Amino acid sequence: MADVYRSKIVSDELSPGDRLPTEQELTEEFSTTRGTVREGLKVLVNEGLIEPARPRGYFVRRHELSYVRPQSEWRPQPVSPEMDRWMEDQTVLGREPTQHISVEIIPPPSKVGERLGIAKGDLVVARRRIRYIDGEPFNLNDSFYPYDLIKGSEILNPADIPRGSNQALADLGYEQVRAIDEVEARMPLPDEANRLQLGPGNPVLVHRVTGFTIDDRPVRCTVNVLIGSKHVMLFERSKSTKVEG
Amino acid sequence: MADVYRSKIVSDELSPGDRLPTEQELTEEFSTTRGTVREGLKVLVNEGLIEPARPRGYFVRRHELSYVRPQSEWRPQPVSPEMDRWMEDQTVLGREPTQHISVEIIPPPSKVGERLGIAKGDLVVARRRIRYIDGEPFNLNDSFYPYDLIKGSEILNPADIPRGSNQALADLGYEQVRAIDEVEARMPLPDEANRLQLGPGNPVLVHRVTGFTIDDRPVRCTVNVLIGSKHVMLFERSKSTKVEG
DNA sequence: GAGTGGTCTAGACCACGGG
DNA sequence: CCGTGGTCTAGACCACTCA
Repeated sequence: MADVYRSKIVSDELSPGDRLPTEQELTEEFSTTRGTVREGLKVLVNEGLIEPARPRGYFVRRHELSYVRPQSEWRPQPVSPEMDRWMEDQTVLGREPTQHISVEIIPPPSKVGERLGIAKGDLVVARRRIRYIDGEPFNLNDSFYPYDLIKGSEILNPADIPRGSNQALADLGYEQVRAIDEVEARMPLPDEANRLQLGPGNPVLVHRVTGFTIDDRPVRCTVNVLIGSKHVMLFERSKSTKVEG
Repeated sequence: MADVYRSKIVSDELSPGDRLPTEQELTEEFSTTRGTVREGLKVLVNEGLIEPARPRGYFVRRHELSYVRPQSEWRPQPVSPEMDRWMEDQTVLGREPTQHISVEIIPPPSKVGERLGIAKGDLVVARRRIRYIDGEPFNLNDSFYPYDLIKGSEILNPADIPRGSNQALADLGYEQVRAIDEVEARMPLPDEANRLQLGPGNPVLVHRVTGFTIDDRPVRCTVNVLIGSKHVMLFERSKSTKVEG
């Protein structure tokens, strides 16, 4: 069952947005029982090919990708003609972004603690953002700072910082001059799945940025969790690029 | 059931490599039927938290991440002390890499066709590589070239090109001086899942590179498909970096 | 061979949401 | 309201692999 419909989908015989037959109908089509059909459907759901929309049935998934450019902070990059062609109407442009910010003071998640070099028992400030596009969760953006660094500063305030939190950090004497980016793909953790309202078959793209001051002290670790089916990270490089001075 | 064991896993009460009780035992523990237990287990499998290893039972998954640096071609980057600390024994170093190469001449996959600007009906050369570490599939590396560009060249030969295929392309008069990188996370396509031997709950990190000559002609499109649970892409940037001249 | 998970049958009742 | 998928029961037999 799964095989038949999987190939219908990958061969474009079924297009994104198309409805599959009901479980009833599939049960008859393959002269089997509903349980078996449901197993097959679950496979396709977990492969990210279809999604159930009760009580309307199963639908072939759409993938609306938005291009995001991670390095925009330090690298204003011109949009080249080729990129334009690919991006088409897939950009975030013209859609309504909103966000929700909250701030906590917590022991750091293990990976964050390692990157910031936090001693056991020490705390970090977690500045958590959920970003929405047209009201739908789009990505998570959690920034972590050593607590003693930003004690009493505006970064603890769960409101937007117009000039950017990196600038705010710089104003405290911790300007970041270098960053390490890590990118990985995985299934969302339970907490992430909740915040992003993700069902099965929806991996996330995790982009972790650690920022360092001129004396190589890590002062910020940002964890971006991007819904895989909605983001493409984009960057450009050229042979003439000079790196590390 | 899924909830109970999920939190045991995320709270480290169960560690990577630990065995779960058998379906039998879980059925008794939750006084339910095997079908119900199996549904719960399947959820955890698809969340990437556990994996079945018949007939030994279900095990909490291990994630052995190797750091890969996509820009290494043009950006020899020093390994900084912080990175060393994170990488620990997770590097590919010391493990045995092998690869299998095959070459086809085909109509381009749609995304590749767009990026290379291939006209309808025209063909591309697909140079496909599967890379293994210690005998296990590690990633896919498929490079596509417009067929008329490299007709008769050594790139068509399904063997390793010691000086690199980019150099071979340069020798044909198509040196690449600029590239666009796209990174996304998704579930593997059926074909990719086969080649990489991926079960459910295993997303991939797709890294697509399009290379351009000095007159901005796209001459190569490489699609790297990395097993999510085995790779972290790593890059560095510094504020002084000059980009685009 | 023994024990594991993989697949299947044939029912039942519940939960949700659109018309 | 009614049709959809979501959950559950209580069985059965098969397939694989390790010791």
